[in-house]
Amino acid sequence: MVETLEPRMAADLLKAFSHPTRLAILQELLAGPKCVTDMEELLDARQANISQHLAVLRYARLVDFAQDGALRCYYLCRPRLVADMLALVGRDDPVVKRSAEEIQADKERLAKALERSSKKTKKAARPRAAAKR
Amino acid sequence: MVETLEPRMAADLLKAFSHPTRLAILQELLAGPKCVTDMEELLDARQANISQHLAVLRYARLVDFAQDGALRCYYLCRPRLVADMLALVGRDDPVVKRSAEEIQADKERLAKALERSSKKTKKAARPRAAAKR
DNA sequence: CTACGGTATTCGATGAATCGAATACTTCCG
DNA sequence: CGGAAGTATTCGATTCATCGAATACCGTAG
Repeated sequence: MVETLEPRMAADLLKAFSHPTRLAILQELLAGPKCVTDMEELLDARQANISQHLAVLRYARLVDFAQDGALRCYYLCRPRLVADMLALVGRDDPVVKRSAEEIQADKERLAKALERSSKKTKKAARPRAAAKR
Repeated sequence: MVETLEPRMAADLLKAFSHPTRLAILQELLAGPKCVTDMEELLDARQANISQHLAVLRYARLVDFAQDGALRCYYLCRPRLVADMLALVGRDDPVVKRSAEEIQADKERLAKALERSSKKTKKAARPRAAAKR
């Protein structure tokens, strides 16, 4: 089962991704390491702002840097994660539209499965949402 | 090339995911359609709040509902996207740590590749960040 | 029609995110 | 040492997100 998702941490990670400038930064870094001034030209944003976003990404452990003399070369420290995330949000999945009947069938399937797997688990079952029409 | 990412839209999509309660809702819906009161028990949140989060998810085209009498059965309208996203934020990728030398080598590789592919593209090349030590 | 269960929306308060401006810090060079 | 280039941090203002409370809405049962 996939029960192990910790919503707090996962949401924090996602928040780090959830900004246009940060996405653009990650996309640039996917091509290779860059320093802040490089990005300043590629994206149009002020240096301070980029540094701020990099701080967020660093805190989320998405990027890290290596000091190279006076400048800092940033790179992705979880490149697979970033690549997969960018691919995921870039692709467009078909949107499914389901009828009330399909949903109903689904709910019943689910209800049955739950009841089957509940050998005295937790509280009593709560009967709800019976089929109508 | 993966040049086609629209950061604004992608960030909006990610923002819809970026909340613990919404992640929990999506996780629940992955198991099957549910109505608001079902969720009210599963997550601990007030009804109004869940409705608010559902509105966000609806706006992001992540969920939709089918009216079933007095109640609304919510379901994922892009189940693959949601499943992949939850899997992605759930898994933990190894964090890579790179030395200054590796980064430097990478930058040079990239610089060379860029220069090779730029047949008079854009502005003049700007020499930057030469190797030191 | 009225009442009620289930759900949505509006409102106001509080806290978080974002940005530019200013400034501090660090490393190299002369 | 002093200055410059590159980058980070702090600050204050503004916008955005989130939540509970209250209330509106809607479909069904009486």
